[in-house]
Amino acid sequence: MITPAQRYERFLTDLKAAGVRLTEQRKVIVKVLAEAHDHPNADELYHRAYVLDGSVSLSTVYRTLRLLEDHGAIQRHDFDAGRARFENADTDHHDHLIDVDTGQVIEFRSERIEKLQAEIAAELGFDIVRHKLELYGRRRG
Amino acid sequence: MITPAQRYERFLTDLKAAGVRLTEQRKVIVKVLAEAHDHPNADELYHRAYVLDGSVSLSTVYRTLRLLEDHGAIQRHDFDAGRARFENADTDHHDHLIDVDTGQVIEFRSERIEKLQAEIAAELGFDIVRHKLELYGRRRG
DNA sequence: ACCGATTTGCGAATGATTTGCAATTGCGTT
DNA sequence: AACGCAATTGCAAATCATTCGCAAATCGGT
Ligand SMILES: [Mn+2]
Ligand SMILES: [Mn+2]
Ligand SMILES: [Zn+2]
Ligand SMILES: [Zn+2]
Repeated sequence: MITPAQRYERFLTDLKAAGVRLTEQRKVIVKVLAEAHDHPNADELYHRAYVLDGSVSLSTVYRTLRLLEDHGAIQRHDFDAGRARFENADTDHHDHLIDVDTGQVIEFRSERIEKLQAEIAAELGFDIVRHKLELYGRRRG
Repeated sequence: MITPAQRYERFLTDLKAAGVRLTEQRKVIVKVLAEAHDHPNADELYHRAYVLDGSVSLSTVYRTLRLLEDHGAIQRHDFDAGRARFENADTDHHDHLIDVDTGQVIEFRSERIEKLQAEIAAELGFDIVRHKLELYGRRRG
């Protein structure tokens, strides 16, 4: 079980190893990402970071998100078109179930589905590079 | 095997039945959608419609797309973030495999994957309202 | 502490989509 | 077939998320 603090340290270590300059703003944004348990968008990340350090701007949040994505440190999602959502990429691959009533995002992983996807692609003569599986559902009740 | 002409007629019939005013522009846009074999975006639809009738504007294309989507006549996809793509909704449900090198969109359907998704949602206490499955792959060779 | 390359905040630019408004048009009614 | 008015249109301006230009600030190796 990795803690947010450990995740934060790993973020910084990896970035430093990659020769990325560790500015105050980047450290704050990375900390916010390391502590996020949800799938925040750029604006939400900006607000959380701004509380910790008023010198963070929305532009830098966007630039840092792009940087981290390019380094494979975070992953970008487009659940609802219009606003991208982010999460750190150090966890195992998983897909998402979105509660259409509350917007809550639930993570899951199915080996069978992962395998089936590869089989389908193979039948069509393709190798999967990446995939997107999102279930939009309503709580039973 | 439904023909584009038949699809076009059905579009018009359904819209008329729903009390939608059949303007020249809407008829042209609907015709273009009925004849599309790919997954065009708003701008592509606009150009194809404009050739048939120079009185069609991009605004009306957008307004008509929204109208048709609200009526369940077409479906919107967000393969690449930024530009929505559309296809008529009278065909059976299917998912998409996108060739990352060419952008080509290949349709497929897997009963097993459809069923697995429902099972996973059920395990989590949900009923699926809709889902999005996109495979991004590279041709084997 | 120094210094140059990198990064930042700001505001302006972007690109897709939406919207306000005056002019046009579909279509039910004479 | 002409009438009348609410719905629809084209155009330009507005939106919204994201990117970009640039001068000022800062990181990090020396
Ligand atoms: Mn997740
Ligand atoms: Mn399709
Ligand atoms: Zn998956
Ligand atoms: Zn499906």
